[in-house]
Amino acid sequence: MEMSQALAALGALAQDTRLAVFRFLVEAGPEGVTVGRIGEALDVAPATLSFHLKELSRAGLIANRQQSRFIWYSANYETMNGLIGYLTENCCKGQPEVCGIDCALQKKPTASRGKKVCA
Amino acid sequence: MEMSQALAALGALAQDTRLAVFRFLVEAGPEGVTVGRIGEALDVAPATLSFHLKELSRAGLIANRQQSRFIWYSANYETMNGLIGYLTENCCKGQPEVCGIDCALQKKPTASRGKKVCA
DNA sequence: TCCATAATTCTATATTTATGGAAATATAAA
DNA sequence: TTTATATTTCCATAAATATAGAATTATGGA
Repeated sequence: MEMSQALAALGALAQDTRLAVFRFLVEAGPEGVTVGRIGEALDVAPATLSFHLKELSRAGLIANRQQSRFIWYSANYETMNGLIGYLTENCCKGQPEVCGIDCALQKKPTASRGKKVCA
Repeated sequence: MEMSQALAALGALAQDTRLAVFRFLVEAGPEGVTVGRIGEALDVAPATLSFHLKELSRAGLIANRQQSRFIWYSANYETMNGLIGYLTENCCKGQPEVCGIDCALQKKPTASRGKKVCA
């Protein structure tokens, strides 16, 4: 992941409504949830929710598909994993003896950087 | 991790200078780096760097210790892992068959929530 | 076609955040 | 004690972001 995308993702998640929406979608699974149901579940006004969904989309953290009158939003797990990899990249210089066993998995230039948490 | 702390951490990381500082410290390891060396390495003015270090500290993402005239800042790996766990919590309802094998490790109420990436 | 519903865009206002020069504080060496 | 270095705080300005009412677009049912 590039810094600009990581920044966009972090900025998108650094807001209470958006963080709640993202976690709600992460938990909901690949099928996703309609805008109406999200707003209902989290008690957010339509215009406000739309604004935040747009922000999460722009950051690549969520995706959507239209089905009839409804728009289903779902989490983009690939971006989530990319962000985690970006944050932990080269952790402790990849010296597991320094900071813990899992660090060995965090070295930089592997095929897909960082640890994969969820496909 | 509580939402308020996750929000603070995400907000702290959602800024280019701070993200660069944090990653620099993650890579530097537990010993840390002095303010002067950070500013030099990343080319940030003292007042600006101080402002950002304060922000990262407030979020619990970094810690510091004073040694003589120097202040050494280091990454707080526990907060980093806590944040990752918070983001991936209950991923896909913990159904690995839905989104990938590692999801099984992301169920909610374990002793220390989420996956530990680096101690 | 007409109407109801789903969702987004527009707009104005309020709030938060970033920047860096100048001044202040703190530690240590001369 | 004087001086130099390390870091922070203060301050004003500039820029980005959040909120929600009202208007708009789009889809499907009557």
